[in-house]
Amino acid sequence: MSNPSTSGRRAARRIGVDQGADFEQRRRIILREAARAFNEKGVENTSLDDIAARLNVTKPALYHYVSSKDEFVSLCLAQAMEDNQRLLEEAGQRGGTGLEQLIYIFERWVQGVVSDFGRSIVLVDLRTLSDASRREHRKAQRQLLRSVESIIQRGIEDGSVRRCSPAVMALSLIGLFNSPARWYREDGGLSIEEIAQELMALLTNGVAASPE
Amino acid sequence: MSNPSTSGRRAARRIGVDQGADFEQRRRIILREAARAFNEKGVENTSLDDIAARLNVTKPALYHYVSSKDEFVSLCLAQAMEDNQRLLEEAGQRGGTGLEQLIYIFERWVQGVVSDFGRSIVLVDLRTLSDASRREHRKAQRQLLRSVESIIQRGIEDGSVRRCSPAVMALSLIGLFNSPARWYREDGGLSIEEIAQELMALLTNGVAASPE
DNA sequence: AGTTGAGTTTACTCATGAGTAAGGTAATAT
DNA sequence: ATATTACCTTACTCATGAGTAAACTCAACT
Repeated sequence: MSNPSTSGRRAARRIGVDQGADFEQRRRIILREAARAFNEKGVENTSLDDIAARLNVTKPALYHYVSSKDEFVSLCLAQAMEDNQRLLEEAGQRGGTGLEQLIYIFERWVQGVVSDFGRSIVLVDLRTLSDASRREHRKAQRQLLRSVESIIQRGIEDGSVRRCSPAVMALSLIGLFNSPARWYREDGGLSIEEIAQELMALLTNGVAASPE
Repeated sequence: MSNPSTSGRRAARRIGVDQGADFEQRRRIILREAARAFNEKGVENTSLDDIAARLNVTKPALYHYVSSKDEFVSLCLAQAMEDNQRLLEEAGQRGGTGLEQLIYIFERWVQGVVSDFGRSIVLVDLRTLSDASRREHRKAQRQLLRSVESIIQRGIEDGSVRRCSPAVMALSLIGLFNSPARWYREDGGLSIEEIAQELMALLTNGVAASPE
């Protein structure tokens, strides 16, 4: 009967207080919830009031952690871009043929792209960003694209990848491996592993049956 | 000096009046311009005032042709979905192996997806639609998906397509062939034909160099 | 010349949502 | 116990954009 959350006195509503999280951890909790909201309803259809409600606080509380809606969005994107850049670096350090590196990258890409932050790269409309944030994000995106292109180029040179336009192929592969972000559901009938496997097969061999 | 558009009297500003277009044609002009605006800036960042300004009229004029912003969006999407459905029907009637039908469809898909209405299917966020419109569009989308799945299934059965999950592969191929809508630019260095060719090669054979 | 009506304009209403001001609350340090 | 401070709330401001009301224009028919 003296449970603080059910007593007459209003319960304290502090973000992450039950987890004993410090400022940075609480900020992280907030960003992750924002990313989820953006992914579900789109940035423009998600008000800061919505995000606050999901965290069981009110809007002004959020401004202790993030200075604007634009920052919410760009922090989510930045988080995911960092993960992808790290992945690209790892692949570069491992060595192997171009094709092996592509396989290494895109196997993991599928995992990332269905995570909260990863999804936001695909689902968040960049046109909702401020000019400054958009420029910054596009720059990071272009870097990533160049890395994939150069891996394809290396693959062509070492004979593991067939002749193609690295520019078109890089864009296409990213489009292909981003697509699960749009349709994968945890409660659906398909596992991520299964999806990844199908995509990897498409990447290497296409859909045509191999000639006998 | 007596040019009506430069005289002191305000020039008549009627949509498509110079083309002598009738009501349906004018409606079409308006929808196409709306689609372009949506594709450039996103639905939520495009006000009806923006669309009106592009057509050199004022917002209320638009309401003679379309009853709400939601209708603007769903008419654009419906137009593109009809085109795609027609394409799928054509493919079905042509016969041939499953793989041949996939090739027929996706070669043309690339063309469609970089057109004004085609792009909108990819670039317009469905979450901005009203519940009713979204339901309707999702239904059409699901039908399309089922058609692609069944063609893949047929391809597996006739031996032209290798074993795979038709459900995953259909979603993936649509994601792959939709991707040019996001990055193709008329003024860029890449022609649509070149892009289509690369994508078709990826579709059939993947990126791995064929074994000697 | 006058009437009609489709098509358009100006001038609004109204809802929503980002961001702020100022005051309240509770954990920690003193 | 009291003071401090970080955190949070209530109660706003203000801009934007969808949609409407009512008046205006002009081509076509009479």
